Amino acid sequence: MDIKESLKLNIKNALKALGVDLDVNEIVIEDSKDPAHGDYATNIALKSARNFGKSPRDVASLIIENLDKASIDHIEVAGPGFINFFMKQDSLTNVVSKIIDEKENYGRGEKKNFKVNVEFVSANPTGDLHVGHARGAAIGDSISRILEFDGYDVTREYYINDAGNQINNLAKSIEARYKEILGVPCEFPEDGYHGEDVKAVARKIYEEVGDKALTYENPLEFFKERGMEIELDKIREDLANYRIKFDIYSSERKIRSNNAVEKEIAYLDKHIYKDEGALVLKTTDYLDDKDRVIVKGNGDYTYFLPDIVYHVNKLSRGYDLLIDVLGADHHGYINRMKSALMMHGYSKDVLEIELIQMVRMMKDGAEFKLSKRTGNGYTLRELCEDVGVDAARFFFVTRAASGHLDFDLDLAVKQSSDNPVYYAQYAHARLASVLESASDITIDKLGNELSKKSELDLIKTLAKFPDVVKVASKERAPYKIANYIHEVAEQVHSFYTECRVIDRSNLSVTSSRLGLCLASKIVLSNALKLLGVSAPDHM
RNA sequence: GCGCUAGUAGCUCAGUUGGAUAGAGUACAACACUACGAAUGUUGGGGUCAGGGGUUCGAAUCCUCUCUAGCGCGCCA
Repeated sequence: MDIKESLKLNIKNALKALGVDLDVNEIVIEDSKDPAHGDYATNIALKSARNFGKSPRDVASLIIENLDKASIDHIEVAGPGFINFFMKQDSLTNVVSKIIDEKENYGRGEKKNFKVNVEFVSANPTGDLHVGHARGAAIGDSISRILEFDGYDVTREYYINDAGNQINNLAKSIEARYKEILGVPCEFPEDGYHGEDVKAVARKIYEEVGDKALTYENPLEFFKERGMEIELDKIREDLANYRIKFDIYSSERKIRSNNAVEKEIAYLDKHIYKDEGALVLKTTDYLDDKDRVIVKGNGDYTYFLPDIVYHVNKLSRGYDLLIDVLGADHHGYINRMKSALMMHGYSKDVLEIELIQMVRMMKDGAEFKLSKRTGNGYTLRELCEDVGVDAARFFFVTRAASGHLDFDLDLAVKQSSDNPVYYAQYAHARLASVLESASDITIDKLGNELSKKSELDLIKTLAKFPDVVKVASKERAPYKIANYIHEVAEQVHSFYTECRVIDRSNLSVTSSRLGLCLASKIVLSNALKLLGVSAPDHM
């Protein structure tokens, strides 16, 4: 158990002895910002003063009398009633051996036996992934990694809209480009895809089958199937390069098969009414502020209906929670879908939607929109080529998903201190380098000789990691990991400057500091892994 | 017009769910290596927390109104 958790339990027991029963989660232990306030602090006396009918300071004194002080050096009451804890040194340094023993499992949460399905990217296979997808991809994958590490069973899922109009437009666009190659006159479809990538697909098909495609029984069908395969292969490849692997690719067509949509209409019957020939779902009975058309007057389905089928399908596969990572322009969609799921008897909480705000790519102080290659949007592939996967993934998750993000391309390519990725990776490489040059010295895991301020500060930060993981997991907030990484890196550099690690005339201090180096390296590596960013030993 | 999200240092953003003197990075200024990676560290200035009102021991945080920005409000997806 980490230090904060045991303090919380300690306080809980003290309160219980005083006749007040509180949940552990209601007790907040803060890291003191000011060393004069000790190592940790709590405001519990202020919060529970009402229960006692006494002044907060008096309550604080009462609590202190009932605490188990085994790991505590001394305790102070301060200000309006804060309790400040000054820990015994060994209760801090114990963390070092814990980290070294647990290695890549340090910070891992307990098994929850709780199945989560995280759906993200889900871009239509009609072209290359662009930077808009890149942020959602980085955040979706990091959330998945964090949840997994925290003990959830996570499935990453990609939904392929292969039944809609866009796919037909893709087929027509490819056909037009293909005819272009053959010199057959044709008109480019009105809603077609004009990008260079579609031309490339047509060229690829031409290389594969020559001029025979037009003689096929159903050329358009062929262009559709083959085109989609090619597009999907590209997407998979881009994602793999971006260190993302989906467990499941779900096809809309497959989900629609066996009359699933018609069955869904029958199932929802009592929530459906007719309006001017259209079928409308009465979502206002639940959370929505407006009823939604699910079948148009001409008999076509709106996108919403198969989407309901898809979400019900996911839930029927046994997930306890669905998380959709979507662009912020989908926020109107949330209550709509939750309402539909509630019609199936699910709680509104089985679906959680993480909205990702827009990204602006910035270069030379101005917005950078266009791909130099295709003339369309700046693609994920180009981004990775330009700034590297590490920088791309790290930059996308450094800010809360709900906020707009300005991605500074100039900064991301800089291999210098002001680039936060290099700052963190450099810290890791430095530690690796020190450990390497002292590989003949035995490492002391117990941290016996650690007493300098920068050493103890670093230890306290390392001790927080399991807690940071829990919070990041609970809030689906990868940026908290990113902030934490920066904090660790900062203290590693600070420690490194204040304390010379290798001193062959003083092996006992050296081996303790090597232990701290190793522990720090492990934590940095574990944290970076949660963001899909590499932790190199050499740079 | 209604709804969602946001407004914190010159810029990009945190702020542990209502707590102690509002913090980082960046930019700016000054200092520090004959040493384990200076891709670093230390120090400094910089704030009407968009604005008004309210709730209480205590508000950047909760309530309310106003202003500003982005996005939604389709028988589009």
